[in-house]
Parts: sequence; C-alpha cells; structure tokens
Amino acid sequence: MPELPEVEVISRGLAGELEERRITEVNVRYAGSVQGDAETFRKRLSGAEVKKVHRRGKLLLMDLQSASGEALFLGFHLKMTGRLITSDERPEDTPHTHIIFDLDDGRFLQFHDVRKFGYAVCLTQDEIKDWPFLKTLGPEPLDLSQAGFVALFSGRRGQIKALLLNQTVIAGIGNIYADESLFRAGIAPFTQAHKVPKAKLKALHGHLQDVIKEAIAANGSSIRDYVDSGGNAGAFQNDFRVYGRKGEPCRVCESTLQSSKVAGRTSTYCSHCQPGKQATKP
DNA sequence: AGATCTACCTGGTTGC
DNA sequence: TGCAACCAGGTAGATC
Repeated sequence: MPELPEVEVISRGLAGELEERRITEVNVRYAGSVQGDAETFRKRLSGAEVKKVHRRGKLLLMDLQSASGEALFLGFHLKMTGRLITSDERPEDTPHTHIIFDLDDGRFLQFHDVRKFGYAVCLTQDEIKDWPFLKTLGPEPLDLSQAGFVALFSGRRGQIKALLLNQTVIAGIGNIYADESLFRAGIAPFTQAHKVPKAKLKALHGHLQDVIKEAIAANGSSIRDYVDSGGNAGAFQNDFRVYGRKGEPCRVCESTLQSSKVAGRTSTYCSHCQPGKQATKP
C-alpha cells in the first residue's frame, strides 16, 4: 500500500520517463477511476505535455501544459492497490487496467488498480486551488522542524496514532510508517497525544523522518501490491520491526508483539518497549 | 471544532 | 473440496 516513501519512489522514477513527454491519447477503460467527468479528463489531457512530476503526501502530482497552452494538473491517489507503470508495449487489457496514456515516444503509462479505491483527477489552475483534499492536507513530515512537529500534537486528546494517520494533521503517513515510527520512539499507539512526554514527541520526529528516508532508500515497502513505475518491488518490508509481525518476538527485547485496533486500523506494538495502557471505554 | 465510526472494493486467506 | 466469512486499508462523509 503506497504511503509517502512509495509514492516518492514512483514519482522519481516517473519524472525521468515522463517529463517533456507529450500525452498523445488517453483511454479510460473504467470511468470510476477518474474523479469527475471521464470525457473532460480525456479531452484536457490529450496533447498535453508533462512538465514536472512530483509528490505531495501520498498524492502523485504532474504539472502539464495542455495543447492550447493552459496549465493543467494531473493527480493520482493510489490508495491501497493502485499502480502506475510505464511500458514499451501497449499494456494488456486486464480487468484492472483502468487508464492507458499513449506517449509521444511510443511508450505507455497505465493506471492499474485491483481494488478500485484509487483515482486520477485532472484539474485546472483555478480548480486545484479549491480542491479540498490539497487545501486541507497537513505539512510534509520531512519539511517539519522538531518544534513544528511537536506543535501538531500539543493539547490534542486523540490517540497519537490516529493523529499520525490523519492527513489533515500531517501528510503521507499510513499504517506501516505510523507503527514503525511509534515503535522506534517507544510510544504505544493508543496513547493520547497530550499525554506523550515532550521528549518522546521530539524523538518521534526524528524516528519518523529516519523511517521515511530509509524506506525511500530501500525503494519502498512491498506488501502484496506495491511496485515502482518499472514494476520492481521495494525492500523495506524486510526491515519492519513491528508492522505485520503480531505474535513474533520483538527485535529489541524478544517480548511477543501485540496488536489491537487503533483508529480502526490493526496496530502492532511491543508492550514492553512501548509501555502504556489502553484507555477503557465507559 | 475535534474525535470517532462506517462504507467503499475485491483478492487472498481462514475455518468449517 | 467447496464456500462463506473475514481481513487488508485511505479517505469521504456522517455522527457524536
């Protein structure tokens, strides 16, 4: 499931392949994968040139110039199973190939998504300014200072992990990197944010940035579906200390790792290295 | 307003 | 073996 590091890896790969390329044709095979009207999407992007490929949170963003010279923005949210893959050959017509972009160098970009949660969206400059998702998106974790990071959580009563997953609080963190960074910082996922000592919040800032940087360097984490734009798997899943390891021994203290639902998500942690009690509901 | 819960979707896994 | 039940999870939208 692509989170910030995976989308960053995809973005870097696609930048080299797509920048300065022109989209000659757009084939939307499943209209549900396009946010808004699929025909408008097709018309706007046909003949548009990709100027820049980048990332914001978990969103992959392309800046383009349309055939008529207008600035356009193409966004992809991969959600859980979305993939963006380039190829020399026209992609096969699988049931999960939802959008195919023909490029002016004879190559192809396809949006592939088994679970159909992901989407593509094409917006004009005016539209993107008012797009609620981008408008309310929190800061980039790698751009945050320690003080800025600590301020995000001060006085908040929500569970620390719920806030990490909340994209309006901080962008790009999903279940994997939330669990991994909380483990490294020694904070139980269900701890209320305002009860986490300042020193531990400061440590979390550093560990979160480390985990993200290490994952990017390892080409991302491949759980089930993730591959980069060239179809290659990542390697960071081999470095997980808690995520997906319920019942296995902690790599630090050898206690058996526990899991519970926090913010509706399975959360794996070490009750010895991440002490704290889950609040019992009345 | 902040916090919490559910629906969306489908392939893979588990249990009987 | 066959098949139902459950699980994974990011975000929108609803509810408290």
